[in-house]
Amino acid sequence: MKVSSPRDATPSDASTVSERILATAIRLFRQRGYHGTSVRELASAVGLETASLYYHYPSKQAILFSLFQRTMRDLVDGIRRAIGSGADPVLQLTAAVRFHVDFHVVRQEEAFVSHSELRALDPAQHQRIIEQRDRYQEALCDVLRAGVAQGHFAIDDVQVTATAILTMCSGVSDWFGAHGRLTGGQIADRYVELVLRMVLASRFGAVEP
Amino acid sequence: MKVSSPRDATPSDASTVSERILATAIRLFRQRGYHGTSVRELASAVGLETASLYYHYPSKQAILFSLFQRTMRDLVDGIRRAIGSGADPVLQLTAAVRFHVDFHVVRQEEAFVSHSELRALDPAQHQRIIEQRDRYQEALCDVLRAGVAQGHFAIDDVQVTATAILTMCSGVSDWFGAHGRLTGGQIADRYVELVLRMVLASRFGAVEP
DNA sequence: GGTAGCCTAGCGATCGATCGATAGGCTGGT
DNA sequence: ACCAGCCTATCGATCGATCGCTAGGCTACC
Repeated sequence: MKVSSPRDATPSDASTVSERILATAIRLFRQRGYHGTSVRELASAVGLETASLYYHYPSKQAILFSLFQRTMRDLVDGIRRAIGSGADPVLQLTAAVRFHVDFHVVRQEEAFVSHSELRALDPAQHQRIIEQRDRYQEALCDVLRAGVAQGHFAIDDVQVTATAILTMCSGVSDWFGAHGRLTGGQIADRYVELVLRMVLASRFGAVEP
Repeated sequence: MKVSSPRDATPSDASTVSERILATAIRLFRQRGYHGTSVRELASAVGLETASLYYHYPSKQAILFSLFQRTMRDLVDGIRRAIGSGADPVLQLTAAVRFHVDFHVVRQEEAFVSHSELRALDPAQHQRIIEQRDRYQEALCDVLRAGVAQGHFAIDDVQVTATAILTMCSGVSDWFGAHGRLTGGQIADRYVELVLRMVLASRFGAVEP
């Protein structure tokens, strides 16, 4: 037997070959895009021959979808946990924005790919990912609506505001690290501030995190 | 002699073949991406044979760059005109945001492509486009700084705020038309409101456009 | 001795790009 | 009035390279 506990179902420990393929695919798809990356490039970057990729994944498309699924699962799980941790809509929104920004900093490359390569997914798989994304956004809408109902937020259009917030925060994965001036935590602080200004009915009490 | 006035230098009137190629490229690049679109598909969609494309453009890459140049030129021109039309930073920011959102609604497809296919540009051309994009953002930063100096705006970090604003508004080209609930003008109104809330030192006087 | 994991070799299809040819139009010389 | 000469805009055919993918064999470990 090995060093640690068994852990039957999914290993998920660290660098299995499948995971190294996925991690490398994220890096290459980020740089060159899905259609701009060949399976030869991917295999070579992993340290395998082309044919060996097909032992681990049935197709190039399956690699892309696998990448999307993992990212979307962690996003949906994360925002639900963030929202669940808050006692009122203001704290829930704060936690949600902080999670969202943090995710797009820490897992920058896969977050970027999961946005930019949506159209490269097969229609059926595209549909499944869109549904998860909609659930994600709906979770944020719920918080905004609750905040409006309790008088904390003043929002003209919850849908548009939620879209605007998520778009703004997701954009962090486009540029973070380009200037390197701020840490992920500092970025998150500033974005929380901006979002609260957008929605709070009263400004007071919003400035300090 | 012909019907109308001469107009020597550039025709620029309407659908020359080059312009039809560009317009079709925008549509296809938007749908499938640059690397996901073959020159055969593009030529076929225009109504030409593959070889005929190469009479009008020296390469597939040149079509992409041509598309970027036109979009970025109109963006930079537009925001400068918008800012020039405002008497104070609040009006300047309002005009700039309205222009930016309107552009990403009216010229949705090329705005989308000009963001998503940046990495498909050759390094030298990529550099030129990035410089224009930086000038664009810098124009917005100037307005924000002026507004802070005159006491209209309260902004922690002008760079981050400018990036957040532009990212948020550019996102309109991702989703506008998907639900069809609102017109472009209504979207612009709501985004102006959100942006002003983000930056105004005092909320009063910001609600009405 | 079975099988997990990787390899070599190569498949048919498609890629971006180029070739020579051609139809039609305009211009200037005779 | 005619035509030589050139230009514009397109075509069918094809180039070498690369694409995603697979068949089948080798090796090392259970």
